[in-house]
Amino acid sequence: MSGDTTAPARRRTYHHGDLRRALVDAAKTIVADEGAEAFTLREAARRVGVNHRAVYRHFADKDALLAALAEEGFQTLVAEARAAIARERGGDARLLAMGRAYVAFAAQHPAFFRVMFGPRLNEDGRFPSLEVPIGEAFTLLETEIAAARAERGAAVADPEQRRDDAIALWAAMHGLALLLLMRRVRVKRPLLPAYCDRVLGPTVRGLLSSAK
Amino acid sequence: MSGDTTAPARRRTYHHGDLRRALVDAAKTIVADEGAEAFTLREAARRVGVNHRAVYRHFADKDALLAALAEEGFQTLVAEARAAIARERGGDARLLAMGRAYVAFAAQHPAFFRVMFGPRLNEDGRFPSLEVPIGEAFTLLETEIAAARAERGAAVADPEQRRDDAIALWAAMHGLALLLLMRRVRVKRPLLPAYCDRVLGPTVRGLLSSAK
DNA sequence: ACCTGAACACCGTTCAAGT
DNA sequence: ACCTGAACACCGTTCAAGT
Repeated sequence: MSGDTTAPARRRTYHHGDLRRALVDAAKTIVADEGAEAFTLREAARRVGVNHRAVYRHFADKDALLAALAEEGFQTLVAEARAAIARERGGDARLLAMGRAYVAFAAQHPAFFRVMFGPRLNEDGRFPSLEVPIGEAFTLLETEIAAARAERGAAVADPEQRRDDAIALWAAMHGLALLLLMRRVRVKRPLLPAYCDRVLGPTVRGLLSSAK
Repeated sequence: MSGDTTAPARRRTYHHGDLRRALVDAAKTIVADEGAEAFTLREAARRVGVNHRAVYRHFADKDALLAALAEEGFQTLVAEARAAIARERGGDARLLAMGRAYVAFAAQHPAFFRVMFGPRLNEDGRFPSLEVPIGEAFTLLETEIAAARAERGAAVADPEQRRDDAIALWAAMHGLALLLLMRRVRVKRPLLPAYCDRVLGPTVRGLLSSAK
């Protein structure tokens, strides 16, 4: 209803003006409300009031729509991790804050998180745009770990060491997130940040103590 | 062909004598050969040469068949972890061996591993038998970590600390396994054990150093 | 007790049109 | 350029039989 007078009957073209956007949003809603399995192309099309075949004008197939979803998810995840880090001073505090943000995202959007990591979405290198936010996240990890180690007066790590360290922390965060989603661990929401610190603490300590 | 003379025409009852077993095996083969998505009830039935409806005589639904699969997977995983541990002396060496075994299992049976952990298989507590091998694995983790810490003269940890420690190591192993399956990390097969040690090293060190 | 057959309500995807 | 409609080959699951 905004701009009703300035651009009156502009929307009459055919349907949405941005069906692509509408489909991604619908897919997000379905996943959030009904779970990852409930998402189908036909249901997404139904929700935006369009023939299911119209989807193919904007996405090559079902996986392409899922990839678009995942891409936005990774962007959000990185943004939240950055924000969490920015609130902290001190290397280890920043690393733990990143872990809390990662796990909190998974806990708040469990089905969405599963879509992002669940299907073998980009194993074959389709959807290269997915790599952008993931690469950013990885660089963020590397940088923060290196900074935390430098803070402790450690020697500068070589690139391979930096990669391995980033993988170590990513693995710990990711594994913890999944164990929580699988309910292998149950933690009440308000206790979650403290729990993350307890569980990720050893890994962070190990990463920084190897700095001797 | 064993026992051909002692029990000649015994198998003529109707079909398999053990259709359940045959279905689980067929499902395993499908998953291993064609991937987790390729598995369908109808395809499994087809492979054992039976009407797809016959499956329902042995499994309540598709998830029940998947659960049977997963259960055997967890049993194998625990057995391999135990065997790997048994070959090592020294607490940290045993923890790292467990990590290598866990990751090696995932690398050798990627699709199987995804079935075991992928669908929200036992979130709701259906299939309680699944909890048996998983519980064993968790106890193994707890025990080995506690032993490694005791070896270093650490005080005995309280139950909550033991649980948190086990989760920390499980998360690290599981996360690493998944990052490898997603090809977020690429490691050539012969280098995998050494890579596991490098990546899980910080977590193991962190767990044991907190023992002060 | 164990298996079959036809049927139902769903999929993703293709082909050939409609505006 | 963008969307529709009918059709195809698949699902999991239910109902009602067959041996």
